[in-house]
Amino acid sequence: MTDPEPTHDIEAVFREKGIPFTRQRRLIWDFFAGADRAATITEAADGLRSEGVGQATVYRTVALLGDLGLLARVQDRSGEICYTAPPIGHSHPLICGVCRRVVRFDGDGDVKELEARLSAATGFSIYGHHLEVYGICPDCRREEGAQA
Amino acid sequence: MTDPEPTHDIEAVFREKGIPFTRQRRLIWDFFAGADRAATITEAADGLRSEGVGQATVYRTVALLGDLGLLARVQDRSGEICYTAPPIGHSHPLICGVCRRVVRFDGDGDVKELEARLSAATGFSIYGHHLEVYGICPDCRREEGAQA
DNA sequence: CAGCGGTTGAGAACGGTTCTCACACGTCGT
DNA sequence: ACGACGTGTGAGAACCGTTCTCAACCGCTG
Ligand SMILES: [Mn+2]
Ligand SMILES: [Mn+2]
Ligand SMILES: [Zn+2]
Ligand SMILES: [Zn+2]
Repeated sequence: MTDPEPTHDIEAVFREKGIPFTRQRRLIWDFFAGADRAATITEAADGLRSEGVGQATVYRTVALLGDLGLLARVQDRSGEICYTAPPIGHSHPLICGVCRRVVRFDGDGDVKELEARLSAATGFSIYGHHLEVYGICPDCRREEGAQA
Repeated sequence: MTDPEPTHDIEAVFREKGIPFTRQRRLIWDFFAGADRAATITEAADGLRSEGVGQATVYRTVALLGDLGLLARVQDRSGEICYTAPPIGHSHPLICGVCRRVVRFDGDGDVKELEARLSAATGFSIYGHHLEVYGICPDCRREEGAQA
C-alpha cells in the first residue's frame, strides 16, 4: 500500500510539454485530485458548471489528463465509469464499490511473476495489465449492515 | 446433470432456472461462446441481424447472460467494452491488444495473498477483483514485425 | 502590450442504449 | 398434441451521454 503522498505538480507537467495551462484545467484537475474518491465526468461537469466550466471542456480535459497519465479510469459496483487521480508512480486502486472511495496499492510484485509464466506459456509479449480490487469500506459496511 | 465438458450447457442452465430458452438466446450465446476472441455488443448485433435478431434483444440477452455469470465483460487496449464467454470456473483473460484474442488463466493464487494483505491493512471487506493482462499474440507480433 | 494559436462555451449533432407496445413464441397443464 | 398464459421479441422512437462546430476568448511568447 502506498502512503499519503503528494499530488502531481500539474502546472509543471503542462509547462514542460508546452501545453497551455488554463483556469478550467486547474479547476477540473482540482476536482479530481482534491477528492478521496472517484468521480464521474457528469459529476465533475455538474460540480464545475457554477464555475463557468463547460461540459465539453470537462470531457476534453479528462481525456487529456488521461493521456498524460494523470487520471485513471475505474468503475464502481454498478459498472459506472469514474476517474481518480493516482499518486506519482505505478499503483492500483482498491475501490469501495458503494461510495467509490479509493485506496491505492502497489501489487506489481504479485503480478510480475504471473506475467512471466503467462508469457512463457502462451508466447504473448506482455505490455501491460489492469488490476483493480473491489471491496466495501468500513463506513459503508456499517451502513449496509441491516440489509442483505 | 454433471457436465465434465469445458463449456457451459446453457440450455440446462436456463431450464433449471425456469427461464425460457429461445432461438435468439441460443444464437447470441453461440456468437460469443463460439468465438475465440472478445466481441462488442454492436458486433454481435450486426452479425446476427441477418438471422432476424433485433438489437434490443442482443442488449437484453447480454445483460441476462452477464447476470447468470455466463458472459464476462472485458475491455481492449482502446478501452472498448467487449464480452467473452468464459469456461466454467473463475479465470482471467490474457488479451491480445491487436486482434482481441483471449486466452484464459487462473491468477487467483497470485491475487489471494494480495487481497488478504489489503483487507488487513484497510479494513475493507473485499468482494472481487478485476485482473486483465494485455499482450500481443505471436500471430499479430509476426504480422507487425518489429516495433517500438 | 500586441499577435498568434490553442482553448473554450453554447448548442447542435451524433450514436449507443433503453423504452414502448403490439405481436410471436416458449412453456406447461391438460 | 393442443390451448392458454406469461414472457420474449422486433421496429422504431425516445433518451442521454459524448462529440462536434465555430466564433469568441485567453494563455503564452516576444
Ligand atoms: Mn501494475
Ligand atoms: Mn480472480
Ligand atoms: Zn465506502
Ligand atoms: Zn493478436
